[in-house]
Amino acid sequence: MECMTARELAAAVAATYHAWMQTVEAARSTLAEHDLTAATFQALWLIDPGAPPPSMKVMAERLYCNASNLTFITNQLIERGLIERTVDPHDRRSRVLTLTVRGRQVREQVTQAAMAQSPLAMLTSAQQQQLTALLTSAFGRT
Amino acid sequence: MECMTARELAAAVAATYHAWMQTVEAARSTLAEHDLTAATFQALWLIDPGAPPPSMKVMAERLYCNASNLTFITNQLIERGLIERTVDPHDRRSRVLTLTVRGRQVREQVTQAAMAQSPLAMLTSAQQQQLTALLTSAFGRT
DNA sequence: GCAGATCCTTCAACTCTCGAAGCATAAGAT
DNA sequence: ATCTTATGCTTCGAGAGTTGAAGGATCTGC
Repeated sequence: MECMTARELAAAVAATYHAWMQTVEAARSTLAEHDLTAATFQALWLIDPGAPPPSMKVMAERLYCNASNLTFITNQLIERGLIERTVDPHDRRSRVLTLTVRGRQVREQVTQAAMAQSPLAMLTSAQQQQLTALLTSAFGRT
Repeated sequence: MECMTARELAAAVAATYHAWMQTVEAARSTLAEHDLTAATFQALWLIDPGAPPPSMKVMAERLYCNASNLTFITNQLIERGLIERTVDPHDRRSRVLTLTVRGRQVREQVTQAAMAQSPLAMLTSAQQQQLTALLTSAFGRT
């Protein structure tokens, strides 16, 4: 019993690992074309152009990294002209990240390509929904 | 239509990303206790003690990294006394990685703990199986 | 045997990540 | 108001991880 449960969990974790790694792997050439690394792309990806611009703190949580690391990645994206960092008027300690026009374009292009190349694109729409439902039922975030 | 499909794929990829990252995040303190980093742990994890010892090449594929990177990680695990690198008698170019006794113990302990702390452990056994089935239907590897 | 392929290692450069220290601002206590 | 504490971010220095190019050893097919 215990043993069976553990085995199924192990398989699920392994499958999740491979799915994510293959998604990253498949995106590699596309990222390189746009002068993005995995780290900078993930940050770009996690800024939703249709939502209020996230603070550094929020972005660090989304990227599962610490504040100083995010400062580093943010600087890269700013140097490439893809995002801007502005002071949040509601809390002047906080910096808010907004996509530039070019940032929006690049983000759109690269995420589209990356998604299409992911192994998860092989699933039907219904399967994708099922997958999302399963995974989100396991944790808190979006 | 196109748009809906894309949105569902995006949600599935995002969910997979968060599931994996939270699994890694949750394991952090356990890894630190055993003097393992994420990289060394993943290598340890991906050596199945019940299977013939994998070559460097196979391990590099499992870890989605290149050969020289794997040499680096392998050296770390050897220094810690967790694995051994021996010449494959069938092909003397090839090196094969075997767990030491202590390596087997540490691997068992740490993977158990890491699995248990993963958000995927919240799912029922049936859900875990369903998840594994969905993901493995999307790609080639185990 | 020879030519080319394969497996691994070394090396140097680079990217990424972290923790400690510090600055500026905000929020709460007195 | 002022003082204290907490929060958000940055800087810095160190270390971990990753890469590609070059090279050595071994295998494979001709």
